[in-house]
Amino acid sequence: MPELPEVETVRRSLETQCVGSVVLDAQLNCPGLRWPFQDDFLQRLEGCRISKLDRRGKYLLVHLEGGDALIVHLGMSGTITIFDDGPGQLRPHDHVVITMEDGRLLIYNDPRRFGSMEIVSAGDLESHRVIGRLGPEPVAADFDAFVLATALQGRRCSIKSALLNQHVVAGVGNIYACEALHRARISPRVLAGSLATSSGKPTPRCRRLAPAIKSILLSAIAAGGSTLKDFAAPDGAVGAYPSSFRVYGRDGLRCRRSGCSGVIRIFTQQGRSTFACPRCQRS
DNA sequence: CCGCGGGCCTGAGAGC
DNA sequence: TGCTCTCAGGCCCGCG
Repeated sequence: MPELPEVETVRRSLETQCVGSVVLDAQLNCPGLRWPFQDDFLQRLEGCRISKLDRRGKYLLVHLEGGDALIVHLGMSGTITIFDDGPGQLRPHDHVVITMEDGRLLIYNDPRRFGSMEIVSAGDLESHRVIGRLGPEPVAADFDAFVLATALQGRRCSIKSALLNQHVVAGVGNIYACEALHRARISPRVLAGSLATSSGKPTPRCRRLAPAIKSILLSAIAAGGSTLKDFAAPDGAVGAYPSSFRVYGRDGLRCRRSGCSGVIRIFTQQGRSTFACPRCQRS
């Protein structure tokens, strides 16, 4: 579910509501998410004050005073919700329940359990087996056609697959890959390496794609992300970005590019649905 | 190293 | 109504 804009929406909400708060205790209601919880997970969490909220790609980084960081991934169906008062009745799949010193509850719910939580030393984040290998951050100020070209160089998969590869660009998922390729007028099927460089410079397509990725993601963040079914910010707000979709979920509908009379088509690439306009995304 | 296909889970919706 | 089937925003793993 959550791609970069949704995780950033969660990060901003938690930053406002939780920085400075202290974890009183935590409760685990299943053996693990994608992997079993660490043996010392609760001990390292309880009693810690939350000092900072960062994000890297689709990973939320919750910094704790004392030097640890909690790495959270929401998988396909994970949500974090803050409840102001009382325990009440837990819902199905409320796998991690954190009680703050002020009485608020921070609950991680994840029906499919594709998410993950891990506590590491903050100093080890850069060398972390996953975090340390992520590609460039597409909403960073220095992300441009040169950075993208370097990441795509030599890739022999389709550009759609390359964008979904977190080692190439961090944070792009199926929705925003489709949307960015449409905005840049690039066919999802073209060879990724073919739009890297030409005589040492980023190709014209690469020079369209890099800003397209960035502006799509920034617009989606500004809209609070995309709620398809179950995504919501910790305060319950849903994401408004789906009303801006130009291709995702629009199979059989008219292309929304002005002047284009194409019809959006759906097809499968590496087991994932791709939506594209065959008329304005021809090469 | 790279790319691909299967698997991991539950729930919603379509079709019968 | 209820059953079965397919599909979903992601990523890890083993294989070639």
